[in-house]
Amino acid sequence: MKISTKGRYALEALTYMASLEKDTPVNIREIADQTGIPLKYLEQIFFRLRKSGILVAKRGPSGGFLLNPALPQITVGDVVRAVETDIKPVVCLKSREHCESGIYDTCVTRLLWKRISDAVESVLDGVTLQSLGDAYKEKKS
Amino acid sequence: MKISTKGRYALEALTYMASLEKDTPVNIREIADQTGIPLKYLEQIFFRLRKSGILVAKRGPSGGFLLNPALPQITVGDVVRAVETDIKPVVCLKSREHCESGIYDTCVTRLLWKRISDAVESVLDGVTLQSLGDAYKEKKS
DNA sequence: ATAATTCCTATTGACAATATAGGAATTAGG
DNA sequence: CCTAATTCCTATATTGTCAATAGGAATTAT
Ligand code: FES
Ligand code: FES
Repeated sequence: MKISTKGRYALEALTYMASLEKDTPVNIREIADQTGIPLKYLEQIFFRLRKSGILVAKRGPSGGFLLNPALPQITVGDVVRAVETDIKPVVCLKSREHCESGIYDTCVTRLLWKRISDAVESVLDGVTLQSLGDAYKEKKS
Repeated sequence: MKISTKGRYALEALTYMASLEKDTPVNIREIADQTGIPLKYLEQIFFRLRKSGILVAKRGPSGGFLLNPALPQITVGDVVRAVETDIKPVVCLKSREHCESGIYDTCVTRLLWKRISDAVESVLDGVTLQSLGDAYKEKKS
């Protein structure tokens, strides 16, 4: 079981942003520098985050990214689902069609993976970016 | 997040074995045939399972593998830990030394990964092989 | 002896994750 | 306008891990 760097990077970057509590756009280069995430890779990640509505972008000089103010409570689950390609630990959980082994109906392990998946998502959905940002600010001070 | 085939295969194979409730060795080729798992790959997996004490092997003609009778309650967690290289979703959870980014002490996301990891292991440790085997037998009949 | 089995390691192959690259589109400010 | 700063978007290269194959050694029942 691995959490991909996409998910980790996204969360670290957004945590940093949340800790700033700014209402003006934050330059992505600053974020990359502060977090050590490769700039061009972070661009791709932010691209997805914007498409999914978590971030709002402003282009041009003094532009940057902003946590979408219309979403007062962004959860870690929102973020991870936006950037991770598959959040489900086994493909069979996506749908019956995704099961490659043709034993879907008699499969006894799928239920187990489902329980694991639910447990993970329940943690993810229970933590907000704001709380992470606050904790970050606290530690820095 | 992905569960590797090692973990899945191990569980499917052992579930099949548990459903047989035999006290004589089961031929690994039979298991490979019944489950569709590549034989030589399954050998590697069983090798690990034996080294970790979950399986007992008997070599030579009419040999095979047997669920270790000295372990009355094998859990799914035991199995997955035996075959999976890293069960922790991020390396930082293994130990402070494993964190590559030198921000261990101020890292606020690690706690989140820890909660996820705990949630997963709690599910894994709560399901026994026996229960899976019983369910399998039930479905087959 | 022989054949059937597990034992163990090495190597290859396939694929996804990671990262880099390059230019297009947009916009603030002079 | 013009320029520079920024995000936007896609394509490509690189890397690394997982999955699978291979081959022979050790063991043992008959
Ligand atoms: S193998 Fe697909 S549902 Fe179990
Ligand atoms: S990055 Fe290693 S502890 Fe958070």
